[in-house]
Amino acid sequence: MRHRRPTIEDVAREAGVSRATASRAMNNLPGASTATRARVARAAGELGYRPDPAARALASGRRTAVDLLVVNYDPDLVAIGGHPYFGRVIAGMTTALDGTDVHLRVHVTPLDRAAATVDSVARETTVGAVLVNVTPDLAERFRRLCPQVVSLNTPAPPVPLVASENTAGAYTALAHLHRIGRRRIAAIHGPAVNACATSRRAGHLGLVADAGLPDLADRGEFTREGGYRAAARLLALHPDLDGLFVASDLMAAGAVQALTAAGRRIPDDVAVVGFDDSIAAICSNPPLSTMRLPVEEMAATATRALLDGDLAPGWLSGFPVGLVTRRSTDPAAALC
Amino acid sequence: MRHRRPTIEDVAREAGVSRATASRAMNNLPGASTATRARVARAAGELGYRPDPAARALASGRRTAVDLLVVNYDPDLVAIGGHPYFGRVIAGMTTALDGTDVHLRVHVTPLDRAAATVDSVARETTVGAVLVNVTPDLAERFRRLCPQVVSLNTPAPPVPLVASENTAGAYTALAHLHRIGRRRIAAIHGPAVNACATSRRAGHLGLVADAGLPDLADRGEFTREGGYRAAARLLALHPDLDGLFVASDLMAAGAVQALTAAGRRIPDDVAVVGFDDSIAAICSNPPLSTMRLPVEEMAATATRALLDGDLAPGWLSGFPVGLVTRRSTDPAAALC
DNA sequence: TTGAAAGCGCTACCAA
DNA sequence: TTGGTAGCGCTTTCAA
Repeated sequence: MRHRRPTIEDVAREAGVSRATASRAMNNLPGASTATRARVARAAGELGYRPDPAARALASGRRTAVDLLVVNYDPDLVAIGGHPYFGRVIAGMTTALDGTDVHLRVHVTPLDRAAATVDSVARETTVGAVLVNVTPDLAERFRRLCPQVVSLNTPAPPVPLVASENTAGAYTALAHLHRIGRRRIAAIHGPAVNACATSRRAGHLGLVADAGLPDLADRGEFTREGGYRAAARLLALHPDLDGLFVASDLMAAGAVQALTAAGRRIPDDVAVVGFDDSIAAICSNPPLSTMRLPVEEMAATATRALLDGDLAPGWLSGFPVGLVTRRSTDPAAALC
Repeated sequence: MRHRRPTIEDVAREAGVSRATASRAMNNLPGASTATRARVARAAGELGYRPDPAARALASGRRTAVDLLVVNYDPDLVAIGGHPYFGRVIAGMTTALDGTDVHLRVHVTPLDRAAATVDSVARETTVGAVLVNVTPDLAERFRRLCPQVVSLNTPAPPVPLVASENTAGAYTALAHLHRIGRRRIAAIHGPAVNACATSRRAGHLGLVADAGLPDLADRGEFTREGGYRAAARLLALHPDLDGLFVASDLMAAGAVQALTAAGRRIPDDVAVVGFDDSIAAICSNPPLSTMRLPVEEMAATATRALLDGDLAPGWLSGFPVGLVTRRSTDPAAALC
């Protein structure tokens, strides 16, 4: 027969103490003699006692979960699995949660069921939630149900936001290409509907204006294929291209493949700068110079804000992005 | 002043019904008139009522969380963020959880605190846990505390296991190189302590024996740098190398960089096969032929086993890995 | 240092 | 279709 899972009552009985004492002993709170603690610990061990988290949370009033909600736009792409940000967001969040007894819950939802997921997560969250890839309207919907929420890199005023300085970052990337002497610089941007893409595009236009360069640009989804195709098109239109800014490393990896396939040497013929400093940047060949997006730090900041509970509508935290130089713009850069 | 968070009691009062009726109405259980449901819903909306998950779990007895526990070996590497498996594991688990009301909790721990984390997760888990990168002794420790547990790709008998057929996969990869005419084939393996690495090494030795090839091999950590350095060493020792099997895509991307830096054309001079079919494979230049590891399916299977509760000591589920051919072995492969 | 007992907020049973 | 109420397993006063 299957035994009922042991409760603290069982432990207390086995140890010959009261429930209260057993609780104190196991949570090493003051008010239990050393001998008692030992007896309780032994009893718990023998019975294989595991406290019920729900009962504990209910009785203590401690809230113990931060939620991460990610909208997965392209199920075919297994976007989450392939998404270079995703793991970094979790790494940052777990860092911030380290040492607390707060857990991280992860929710992934396809776009067509995002509204329902927003509702259920907002209802069930305790400490609060971090939103990734959630559209502004849904983010606001979440905030109305539960104000303890932060959007990561997707502005959705007045939803609290942690964002990288994409416009400045793109400007820096292009200025780098300009500084190393490139004058026929093109850009590959992300989808027009994406806020990050739009900001990076603005940075590009900024340098185009300041340096008096032609505005050579194409677009792609934030995928390798998108980058490959856009690079191929740009090359066909502007064969004398000598610099390329690509608004994501994944696209940049594709662009590098297209450039190589077209016989261009990198960086000698065309210098390339990506964006994100994701795993795609170091797996590319040559490795990509890129703008480092401090995803872990951003996610940690968002999480800490939730833990501190100091989020108000309009709350904002911006992060600078810095240039990382590798072989795709610097022939002298070390490969290892 | 701050109001106390509204409880179901408040909703019931506001709607002029009993707590029981309010509960039935909001959980759309039978036994509440349409009119009552509407009144309750309105009251809940007005008060901004969000049910307390802990109280609900305690009262209903429903257990609602699956845990994912990952040991992060190299904090400097931000291994989780850069770990190509990690996102895919989560993608697979969320797929399996889709449609249930079970949540996914994620725990990441450095190796030096892994034991403590194992204890706390095992104590708090409800449905069960999936273990990634957890050493056999710790996995077994977990199982003794909580038998509802599956190890992913790390054998730790008698802990239930979901694993890929690494030995067969490596053999297939090497057979592919042999079939396309390569005879000076070398291998780059992972760390000797890693079970996957050991199995893949066995596959390599299998083909070496069957095809009568020399056993050319080196090792590296499962990192880009490890692959780069190992390839450079192999090239120095065996300049006539014409095929290379690399036990992970991340290492393979590094190896490709080293080969290119040494002036070798891929695949013309050296054909390369990686392992995993991770994002590293498609970001490499040229893109890598590789053994597809069905991480999502494996994670989903592990999760379903937990949900079904049919795990017994020694439980095992094996997954075949299949060859994916790309430009690093096939000059005719499409790039886009 | 200990025990008794009052809840935590909710669900689910039973009776009306 | 409703309301009353007994718990779920634990923490945390308050007294002893």
